[in-house]
Amino acid sequence: MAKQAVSGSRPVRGSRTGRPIMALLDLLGRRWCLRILWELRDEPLTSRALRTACDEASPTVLQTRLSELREAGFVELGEGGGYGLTPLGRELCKTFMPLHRFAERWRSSPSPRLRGEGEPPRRR
Amino acid sequence: MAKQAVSGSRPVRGSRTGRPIMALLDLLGRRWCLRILWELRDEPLTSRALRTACDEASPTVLQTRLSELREAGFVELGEGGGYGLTPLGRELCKTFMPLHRFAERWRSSPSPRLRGEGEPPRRR
DNA sequence: CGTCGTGCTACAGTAAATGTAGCAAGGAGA
DNA sequence: TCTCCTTGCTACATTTACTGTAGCACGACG
Repeated sequence: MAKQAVSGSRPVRGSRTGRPIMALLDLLGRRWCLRILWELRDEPLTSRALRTACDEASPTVLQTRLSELREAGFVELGEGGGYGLTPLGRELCKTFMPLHRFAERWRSSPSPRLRGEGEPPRRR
Repeated sequence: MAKQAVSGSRPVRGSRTGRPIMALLDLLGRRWCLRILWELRDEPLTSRALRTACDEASPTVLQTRLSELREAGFVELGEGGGYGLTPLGRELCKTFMPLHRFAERWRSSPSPRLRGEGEPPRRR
C-alpha cells in the first residue's frame, strides 16, 4: 500500500473506491477514534485531560488519532490549547449518539454468549 | 494485560467501568468491525463472500471479529451457513446507518487538511 | 470416488499500539 | 531573570494486533 507523508496518517482504507462511507468506516474503526470523539462530545479537553478520560491510553496513539481526526476536519486545536470538535465533528458525534441508548439496552439484553459458555452445538 | 481463553476475544476494554457505551465503543473500534456490520447490513454473506466484500481482508482477523460479534450477540451463523445479523445486530446497524449520509456530505465539505497542505500556522 | 464450497486455523512476517520517558515552548509568580 | 508548572508533542524499546498465504475437516454434490 502506498504511504503518504501527511502528518501521522496513512491514506484511509477504501478511499480509492470512491465510496466515502468506506473511508469513514475505516477512519472511525481505528483504535481510540470513536472513544476520542465520544469524550470530546460536550466540551473541549486538553491533551492531558483527554488522556485521562481515555483510561490513560498512550500519548503516541492519541496524538496519531488526533492528527487524523484533524485532517478529516472533525477535531481542531483551540487557540488557547485544548482539543474540541469542529462543527462537522459535532455533527458526526450527533449521528452516533444513539449508540448510547443502544449500549444500555445491549447490556441488559439476554445474551448467553457473553457468559462464556463457549459455542452452542454447531451445525455439522 | 491478562488474556482470556474465550474464543477469539479479550475482555472488551472499558467493560469493567460498568459503562456499556465504553465497551461498545471499544468493540466497534476494532479493525474491520464496523465494516463487517456494514457489509452484512441487508443480507447474510458467507465467510468467503464477506472476505471479498471487505477488500480481501485476511481471514484470520475476520474470523476473530466474527467471533467477537457473535459473542456480543450482533451476528449469527445461519443454519445453512452464511453470517447474518441478529435482530439486535440489525438494530445496531440502523443506529449508525445515518453515517452513510454523513459520509457523503463529509467528502464534499471544504476540508483543506485533506489536500495535504501540512499544518496551518500553529498557536505559538 | 473426486471436486467443489463451506467455516475455520497455522504460521511467519509486518504493521500498529503500549508504556515510559522526555522535549521545547508558554505562562505565572517570586 | 530564574524557577516551577502545564501545554502539545515525540523517541524508543517492548508487546500486541493484523496481513498474507497456505491448508485443514466437513458436507454436498457429481
